[in-house]
Amino acid sequence: MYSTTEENYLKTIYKLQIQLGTFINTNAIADGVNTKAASVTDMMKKLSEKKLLSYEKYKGVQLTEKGKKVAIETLRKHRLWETFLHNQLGFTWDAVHDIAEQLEHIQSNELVEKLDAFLGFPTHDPHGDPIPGRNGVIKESNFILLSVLQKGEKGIISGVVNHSSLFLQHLEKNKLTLGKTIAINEVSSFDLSVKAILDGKEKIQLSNEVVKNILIKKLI
Amino acid sequence: MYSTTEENYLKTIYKLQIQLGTFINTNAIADGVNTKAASVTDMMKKLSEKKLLSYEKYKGVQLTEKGKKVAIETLRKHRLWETFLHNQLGFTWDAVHDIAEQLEHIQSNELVEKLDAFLGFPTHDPHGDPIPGRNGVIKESNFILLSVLQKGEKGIISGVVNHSSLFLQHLEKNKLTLGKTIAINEVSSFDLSVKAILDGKEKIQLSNEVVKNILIKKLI
DNA sequence: CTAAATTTTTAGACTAGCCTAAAAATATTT
DNA sequence: AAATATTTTTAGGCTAGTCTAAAAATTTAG
Repeated sequence: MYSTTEENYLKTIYKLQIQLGTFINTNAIADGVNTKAASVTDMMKKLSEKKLLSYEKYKGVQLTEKGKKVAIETLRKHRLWETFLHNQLGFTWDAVHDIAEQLEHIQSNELVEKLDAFLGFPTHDPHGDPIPGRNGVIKESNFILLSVLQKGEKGIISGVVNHSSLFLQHLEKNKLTLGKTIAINEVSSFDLSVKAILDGKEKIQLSNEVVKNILIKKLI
Repeated sequence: MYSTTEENYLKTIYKLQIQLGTFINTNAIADGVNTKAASVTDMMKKLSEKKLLSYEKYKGVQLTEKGKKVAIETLRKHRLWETFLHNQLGFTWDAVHDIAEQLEHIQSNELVEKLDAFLGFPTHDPHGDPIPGRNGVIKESNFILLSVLQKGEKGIISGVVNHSSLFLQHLEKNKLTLGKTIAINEVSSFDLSVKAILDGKEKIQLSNEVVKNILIKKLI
């Protein structure tokens, strides 16, 4: 139906729209799809003609319902494939993204639905990001930043803010993986670093840079 | 490394080389990749420059070792994905081909190896075709045509000659799937149709058109 | 509120892959 | 062996997607 390139533009614009609000400017898109502003302008005209977004010269773009639907479907496929790669094939947290980036463009509705069922209808991918349902609904999670936890509180690692390989590899190396429990022992008032207990046993120390990029489900 | 299009050309030429022998002519390739002869000539020049095949004007082409390697790798990926789609996701025999045609071009060696392990290192795909090993070796199977079986002999369904959806759907509908046992009761000397017993219980009747397109492993 | 800086768009050109129509080479008939 | 038919190649052109450089619009600064 839509080319790999078109899907990538739509997905990128969708993500920017969530991050930044309404109108998305050319440079931000160029950055997101790794191309030049001139190429973006060309593509905006094309996608606009296809009614996937509304585009006004020099004003920026906004996805139409139709465009949003395609974007969310692509995001759904991406996150289902990430889940497959991590949960079934045993890829590490940081390795799944690049491969899912390719797999998300495979065309077959039947494949998506069968994959979803095979994985047990997961609600979140290996980075804790919510997986849109077949209907396109995204159940936003109530995860909070680990950095807002106070001394004595605890939570379950449920996602990340920073998705870079570097950060994900750091977490993996320190066994800070999805589902682990973290209990805060002490927050340094000097550098905001945190002393904590991982899974009830191991003493760990986390920099503020780390704790402000981990999402947790708070335990009461 | 190589584009989807290049991989498709190489895979097609490889298959033709097995079927027809050495030099493959332009029209046969055009037919295989669903394009026109003029486009094939263009691509042959390109692949020849990349040392993936040797091409002599008006004489036809032949894969180099390098080209053969790429072709076999693509075939390996195709058949592994077909196995995944059938065995894990429950796609029917005839539905797997088109999707595998897309999946075979996903680039990631790690993915291929992990998929192979996940599937338990299968030796044959859902159509009974052998899956090339990581080393590129294809273990040719000793399957024989069901049509050569005599009255009183039996075998296990292990593959097909005709890969068309129409034929595969016909088999599926008649429960003639991989692994089933067929015992020959009688071969008509009029139309070469066959009366047989399926899996030791069900009486079936098969036309010659069907039996000469089914591969079996003969039981003694 | 004008001048400078930035962003965006236009213009023109490139590559991969494909096409049609015509020309050239090869194969087949008579 | 000449005539005809078939196959293959060349020539020129198309689309999707990209790029650079220059022009136009918008935003920011003084």
